[in-house]
Amino acid sequence: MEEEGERKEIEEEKGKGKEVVVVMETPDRSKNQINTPISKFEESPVFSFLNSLSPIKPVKSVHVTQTLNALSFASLPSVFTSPHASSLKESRFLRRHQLLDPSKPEFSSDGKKKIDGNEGIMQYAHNSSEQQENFDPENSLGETSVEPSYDCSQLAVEFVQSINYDCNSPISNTKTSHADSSKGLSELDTNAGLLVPFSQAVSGKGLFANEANMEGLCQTNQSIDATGCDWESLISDAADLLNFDSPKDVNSFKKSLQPATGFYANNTNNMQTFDCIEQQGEENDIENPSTQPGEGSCLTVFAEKEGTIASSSLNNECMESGISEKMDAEPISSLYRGMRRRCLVFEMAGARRKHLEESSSSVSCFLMQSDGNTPSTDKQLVPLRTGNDSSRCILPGIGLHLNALATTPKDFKVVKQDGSVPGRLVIVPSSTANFQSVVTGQESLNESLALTLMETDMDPIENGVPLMEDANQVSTLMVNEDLNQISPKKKRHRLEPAGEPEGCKRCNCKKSKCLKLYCECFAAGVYCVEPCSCQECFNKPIHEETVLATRKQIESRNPLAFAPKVIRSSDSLTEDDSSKTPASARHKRGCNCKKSGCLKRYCECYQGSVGCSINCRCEGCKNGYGRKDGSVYIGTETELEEDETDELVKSVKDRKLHKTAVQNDVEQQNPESVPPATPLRFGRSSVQVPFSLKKKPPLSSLPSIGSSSGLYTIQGLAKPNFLPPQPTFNKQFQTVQEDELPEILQGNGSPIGGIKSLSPNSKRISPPHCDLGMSPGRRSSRKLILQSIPAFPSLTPKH
DNA sequence: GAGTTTGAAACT
DNA sequence: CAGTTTCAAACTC
Repeated sequence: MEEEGERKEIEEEKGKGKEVVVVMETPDRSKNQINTPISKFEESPVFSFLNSLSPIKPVKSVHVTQTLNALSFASLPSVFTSPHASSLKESRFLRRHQLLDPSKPEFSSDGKKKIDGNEGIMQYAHNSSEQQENFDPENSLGETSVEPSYDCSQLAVEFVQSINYDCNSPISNTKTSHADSSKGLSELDTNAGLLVPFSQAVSGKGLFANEANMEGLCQTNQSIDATGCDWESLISDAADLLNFDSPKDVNSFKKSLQPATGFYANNTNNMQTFDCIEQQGEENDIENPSTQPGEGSCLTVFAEKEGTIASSSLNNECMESGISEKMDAEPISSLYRGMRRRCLVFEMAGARRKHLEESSSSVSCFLMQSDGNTPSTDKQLVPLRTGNDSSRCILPGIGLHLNALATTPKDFKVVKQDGSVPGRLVIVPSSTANFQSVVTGQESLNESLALTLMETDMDPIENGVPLMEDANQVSTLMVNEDLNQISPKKKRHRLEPAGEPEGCKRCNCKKSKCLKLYCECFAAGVYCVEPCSCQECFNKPIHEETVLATRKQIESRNPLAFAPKVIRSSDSLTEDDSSKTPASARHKRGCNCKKSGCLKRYCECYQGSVGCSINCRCEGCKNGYGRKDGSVYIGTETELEEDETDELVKSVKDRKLHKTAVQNDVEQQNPESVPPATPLRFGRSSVQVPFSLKKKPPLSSLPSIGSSSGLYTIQGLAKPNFLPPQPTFNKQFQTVQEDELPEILQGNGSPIGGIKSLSPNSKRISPPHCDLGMSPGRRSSRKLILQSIPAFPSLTPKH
């Protein structure tokens, strides 16, 4: 079906001529994706010329199915089932499959799958533009061990050949020679804009190391110009989509990355990578013990580019070859793209899925980022920690909070769903069980997703498929995406929380063997990597069983142990609230600070860039993100005035509450929030205004916990230093988090949550919230989602 | 980089 | 559930 649709579009485009512009707005994302690249391509003179020569042929549809089978992609998780999402996914898969299609001799070298140049390019380009690139810091830098990229050359050659062959494809058709093709591609990229700039930015050299195999092409063919690099970029984009199943891939990655070692290039947009736990990884690890610990681990990281989700459906193998090749040539780019992350896979024992799942999982893994707001500006190179971190650190921006991050992704994965299997891995952090249960709600979710997609124009994948890393993220997505608005680009940046990318976690455990929650890596659900300074570490793929067993044990004690600590709420104030905080979040359990005043990272709330809530038992709370009492702490100065501020805040909150009365229901309700409202403005002006205006969450972005941080978006956030707290009121915020599921259970039922909602339970969303809460900027799409989503009360009030 | 502080996690 | 201990991150110097 999709293919047909694509064909039609393509044909139409042809008929229209070069100018066919893909309509971003089109509800159907898949089409857009496909079309877009094409259209861009068409615009190029070369294309036009070619076009005149021969009609463009639509991509082959037939192969797809077979390929799929061959590839054994797992059916998309129900989660993704949403029409849009599914469509996209499928389309992508298909395409990839085609590329992979074993039938083609050209590609098969080593039995590896190869990508069809044409399609691959198209997709990649497209993807690249839309999607964020995945970055696997881990793989990239982390390990020294490198596998020879022997394949690279071959791949490159093959790839080139393939390209030639593919000339039939619309794009390729036009071009006869590699060089030509490369140019065309380059043009496309350029058109796409995203990729090229990015790539360039990344490598001053102009190399774009996209993950893709393409790299080899460039190298291989001297004839290829720098533009060729673009090619690569395109490919790389595709690569991003791909998941690496095998550890080898990872290794290759690393190698390639190593050169780059100093930094990751961020996608132009802030890429945030999420670590997703992939079953695949596990498999790989298992299968290939040789793989080094950590690397092999299953995680696939998806870096999202600006909001777009990259699907990683491709087979790892392909990626490997491509990557390895690229790596050599272009380390950096590769980083972005398909990076894998080592995430611990907390699978249930036994249940491992293979490619199918992987593919699916990969998809699911995507997060959506929402930052629409975030300035995408950047194509920045992000300095990564050199090498080592890479493996983990995916995104520079994300917060630390491990749990959050790590967990989040997991959560989402869960969604992936296969839900059927209880054991699935799922990354779902602790609450996996919950999530699973939730899965059932997928349909609803899907729908919701679809809606959102429609509205937002988001990539289906992003929206639906990918899951949010954390609830937080999810929530964020929801919220933020709105923000994104329909921007054609859709790129989203993630912010890096100030400090570290979420992905990157390093520990320094000495006695815990990295098997306790003390260990950030373990807590985050990732394996320890080179950057870690831990001693006697058992948190490595080699000790997978031990890790899983320990994890289970811990979860048995506390099901939420691995759940994100910070729950994001979409809180929002009422509409006008635009001013208010964008998204707020709360720490699941609350902190217990006594001396730090919740002004240092000792405080989990602060660390998570969230305000303290009722759940907190802290003393002398001065949390800049929001004090326990609900007031915002404005700075030391304000401390004196706390009372006043608090009052103001409260009043504001109240206001919000009124507006969002509904939300309240959902929310756990904090007594505080309840109080009658006072004029928002009042409060705002006085206090938080800054935030509100900005709408950004205070810091959420930060490192904190993961997901949230990423979500938050805001690049700017960076730091925790405070930030003005948002006006948000804890209570008011509604959060949707998975983590809290248990707590959340209250939740309403609506499953909608869409992705996020992995489980209906998990997410808390207050309906009103969504609606009202969204800052004006955000808007509709998200709102819809939110509405659909069951509201959860924000954290359960603790007393 | 070593030492101290801090608060979560783990244990009792 | 409360109190204590252990632990490692965060912080300071």
